[in-house]
Parts: sequence; C-alpha cells; structure tokens
Amino acid sequence: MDRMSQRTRLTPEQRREQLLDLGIRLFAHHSLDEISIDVVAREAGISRGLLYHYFGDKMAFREAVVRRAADALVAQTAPPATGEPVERLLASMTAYVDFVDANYEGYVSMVRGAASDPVLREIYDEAFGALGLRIFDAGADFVEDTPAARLMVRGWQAMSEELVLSWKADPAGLSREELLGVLAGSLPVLLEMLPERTRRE
Amino acid sequence: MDRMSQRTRLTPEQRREQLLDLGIRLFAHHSLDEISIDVVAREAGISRGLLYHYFGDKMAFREAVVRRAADALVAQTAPPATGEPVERLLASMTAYVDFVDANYEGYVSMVRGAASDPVLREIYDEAFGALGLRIFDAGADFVEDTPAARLMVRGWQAMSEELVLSWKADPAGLSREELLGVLAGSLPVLLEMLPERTRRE
DNA sequence: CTTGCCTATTGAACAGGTGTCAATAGAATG
DNA sequence: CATTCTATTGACACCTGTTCAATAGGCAAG
Repeated sequence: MDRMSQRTRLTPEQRREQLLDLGIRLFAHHSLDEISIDVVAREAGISRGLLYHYFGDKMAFREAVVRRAADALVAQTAPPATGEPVERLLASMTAYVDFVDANYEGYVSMVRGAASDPVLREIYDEAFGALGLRIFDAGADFVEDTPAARLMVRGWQAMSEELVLSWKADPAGLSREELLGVLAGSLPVLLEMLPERTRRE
Repeated sequence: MDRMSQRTRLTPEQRREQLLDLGIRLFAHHSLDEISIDVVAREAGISRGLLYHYFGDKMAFREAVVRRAADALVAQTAPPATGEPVERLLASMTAYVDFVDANYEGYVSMVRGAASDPVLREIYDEAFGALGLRIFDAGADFVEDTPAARLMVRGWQAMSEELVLSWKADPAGLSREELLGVLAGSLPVLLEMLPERTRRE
C-alpha cells in the first residue's frame, strides 16, 4: 500500500537537527515518558536503529531535547544589562512569567518531568542554577554569595515556580502585576530571614 | 539447592498487608521506578502473578504504596492540638523534616515523580492540600482563608520542600534548628507580602 | 554513463520487564 | 479421608529498549 519505505539520506547535521526539532515539538505537548523511541522514530519516518546511531540511548536523546528547552528558557529570561538590581529582577521575572505563558505544556512537563532521571534533573538544576546565579552577579548589593544564600534562592525559585503555575491555573484574585510584585519582593525578605552569620563570607 | 519453592497460603488480607508493607519498606530507599513487579515478587517470595491478582497492574500497586506513604506523611506531621499557632507550625515542620529524613529516596521520587502518572499526582496534591489546610483551621489568628492566602501557602510549601531536600543534600552551613526557624518564620512574612485587599474575605 | 566506495540507514534478533490465564495445590469443611 | 474453594503458580504472549551485521543512497572517479 504505502511505499513510504524509501530511505532518505541526510547529512548527520541535518538528521540530528531534524530529530531534535521533532523532540522539542513533541516535548511541548507530551510528558517525557510519552517520548518513546518508537514514537519518535515513527514520527520522523526513520528506523529505531537510527536514533541509537545518533544518540546513544533513549535517555541521551531525552537529555538532548531537555537541554535545548532549558537553554531556551535561560536565554529568554535574561535580565537587561543595566538598571537597578531590583528592577532587573522584576524584568527577569516578567520574562519568566511570559515564558511560562507561551510554553505552558512544555514547561510544565519539563518541571514536573525532570523526575525519573538524575541526568535530566541535573540539566534542570543547571538551568535554574544559571537563573539563580544572575541574582548574585548582577549589581548584587542586596546579597552576598554564600552557600546559605544560594540555598535560599533555590527555595525562592521553587516558590516562584509553584506560584506562577498555580496562578496560571487560578489567579486567586491577584493581578499579574501584583503577582510579579510578590515574586520580586519576596526574595530580599526571605534572604533576610537567614541567620546573620550565614549571610557573610 | 534452595527448596524455598513451597507455597505459603495466606488470607487475602494478610497477603495484601504483607505486600503493601514490603512496598513501603522498598519505597523508603528506592525510587518508584526501581519498585518493579519482579523486585517486589522476588523480595516477597511470591510469583509475579500474585501481585497482579491483588493489584491490577504495576501502577495500581505503586499508587497503593504511595497513598500509604502520603497518609503516613499527613498523619506524622499532624500538629499538636494545643499551643501557640507558630509553635504548632514549628512542631509540624519538625515532623516534616524527620519524615523526609527517614524516607528520603522514596519521598524524593514521590515529589519529583508524581509527574508521569496523573493518579500519583493527585495523591500528592491531595496530601499537600491537607497539609496546607491545617494552617487555616488551626488557631489561624495570623491568616484568613482567602484564595490569595491559599495560593501563597502553596508557594510556601513548594519552597519548604525544596529547602528541605536541598538542605539534606548539602546543609550549606545551616543547622537543623536554623533551617526549621527559616521555614516556620517565612510563612507569616510571605503572607504579609500579599496586597492588603486580598487578605480579607 | 557506470563503477566503486563511503557511510547513513535499516531490519532482524536479543534482553528484560509487563501483563494474562489455565492449571495447581494449600487448607478448611463435612 | 474426600471434597471443595480459592490462593497461588508458571508458562507464554507482548511491548520497549538496545545491538549489530547487512543494505542501499549518493558522490566522485574513471
């Protein structure tokens, strides 16, 4: 019936690109577990073996896809180069909310999906670490870079993530600006909760 | 060699109980993915078929185990019936940290792994909803139960979870008591960040 | 045009785990 | 004891991840 069985031979770069693009597209609306070798291969019109040729195994492929998504997040939420620290923070948070808005399904599946594999978790951590680090290397007059401060920033990020996602699902009477105000305003407050000793280096 | 192949016939209640207990024990130190039918059956000294007889499939078994763990979490972190709100909160948070301590791997995989299966996600949400609700129906003189307040509590829970897990991995110079202080102290502070209007009903 | 080579690509076969079901064997009952 | 009930088993079919020798697309040389 269908004689789609013809091979199409691409350069390694093209093929790799095609597969990654497909992965990103699938990732936007499917959880990671749903991105099986079979699905990707069928969708791309290639054999399973080829996926193994380009990416060692299933996890490696997922990792490559997630890494792309994470890079996009980091890039799009880059704060402006100039301005007051608090304003830059607010700008970055705004971009973050926008990003979540634009890529909701994909973002959720990345956040909630960095679960099973430690390597995926690490990619996620790396991306969020980069997001968090900006707070320190910015003007950074309201934080010193200590282990405790980094821990607190992580906690604040987790809170922000949860607030944005929950707020998307149900705004709970908060306007977008009010939400952003809470997000940006809570970081300094939280950092002040740390014992004095742990905020100096 | 080993003639352990003798059947032992238990009542359905006993068997079910044994398997769930085993599941909980495995859950404490293994991620959900590591709790395969094979492992459980071998560990319990029964055939795989029996597991399917009692719990329809793998997911149903995992759900039963996670539900038990979630119930245990809610039970073990119940705040004392008397005392100042802040003290009761602190006691509850202490119990929470202890629980995470005792069931680290399983807890992590429950938190991070509620992603794939919607049913697991719902169990998780249910448990954390119950945890959060206690803050309102307690003495609750520092919060009124509004949509915005509930949102904020969710955010605070996410932060607490992240802080405890990250702190376990690397204490970052914070003592256990200091961590608990930050956790319990941050909730009122965060709630005060909400616009006045959204904190009344 | 065609021959040959390089390598992108395939398909078959294997491994390991999930799920099904008729057959088997404890153990209680008469 | 014999019988009956059902908890329990083991073999088997199936689905996915993974490996690898065999295949064929397309470019360059003759």
